[in-house]
Amino acid sequence: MRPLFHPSIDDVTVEGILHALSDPVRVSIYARLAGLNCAAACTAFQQAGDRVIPKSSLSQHFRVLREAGLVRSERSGVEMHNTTRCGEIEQRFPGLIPAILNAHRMQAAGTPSSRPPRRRTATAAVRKKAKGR
Amino acid sequence: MRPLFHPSIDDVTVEGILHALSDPVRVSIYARLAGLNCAAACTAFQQAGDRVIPKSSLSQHFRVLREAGLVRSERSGVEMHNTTRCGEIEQRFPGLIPAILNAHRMQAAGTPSSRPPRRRTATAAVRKKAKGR
DNA sequence: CCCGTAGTTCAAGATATATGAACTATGGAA
DNA sequence: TTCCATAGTTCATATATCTTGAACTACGGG
Repeated sequence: MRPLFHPSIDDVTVEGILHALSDPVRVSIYARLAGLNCAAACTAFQQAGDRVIPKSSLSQHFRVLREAGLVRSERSGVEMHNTTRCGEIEQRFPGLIPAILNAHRMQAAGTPSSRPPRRRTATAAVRKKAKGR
Repeated sequence: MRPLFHPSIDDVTVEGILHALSDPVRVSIYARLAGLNCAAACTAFQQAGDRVIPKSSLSQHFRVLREAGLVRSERSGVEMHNTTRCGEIEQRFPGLIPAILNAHRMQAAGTPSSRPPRRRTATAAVRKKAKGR
């Protein structure tokens, strides 16, 4: 098993962060992790809302978060200790993470459970409709 | 030609915004557009740094920005008037766009021209190397 | 009516993502 | 030590998204 790769904070890019957090599963994992003040195992995030994330997918999501520089994962016995790298990132890109998490909270607050959790925008649906033209 | 689709501000999602701005070409287009206080045609962005963006790609990038709710595009004669929807988005997700643009500026400032404009992170390169193991 | 400019749409190849199945690593029990 | 359970990773492949040349649409002028 390859040792886990963590980029140096200087190699962390805005694009990488935005890409990592542009996935609803990942941003919710990250938000939960940031809310904690301690490490958490991957298994703690197998349940996202109502959906169950397969563990291979979870593993990939953590890899993306890790390689974007957002989280640090260290093995501790049989499980993994995941922690955010908030401090480092706050220093490199002040205000970025708080703004994203805040926006995420606002969006979650404005979605009581009515609209289904769309990925990204209504675009996909629009295009699907448009096909029958 | 289909009329251009612009989502209502209420349908704009954080994920959509982050996804749209997680591409180096798009974020630089958006940053330039936000810096202007007037509309600009797509052609104004054919040159990104040193690279020339094919017009079909440019068109797709604008579509992504548009459908994420970041820009508004209106035909004006033979060309397109593109403007940001900063105001609306600021109201829906206060501080999000400024934080991203600020982070983008900081990153650009810290990259005199030394490191090549990597997409996202060093991940791709890492994986490429790892293949020959 | 024809041409040039600006942009969109289409199609196909390249890339990335999701996930079941197989594998690795660790710790505890027999 | 060997076996087992738990927690993750890696691999393979199906699916989806992205990129871009070529063809097309829309508008304005001559």
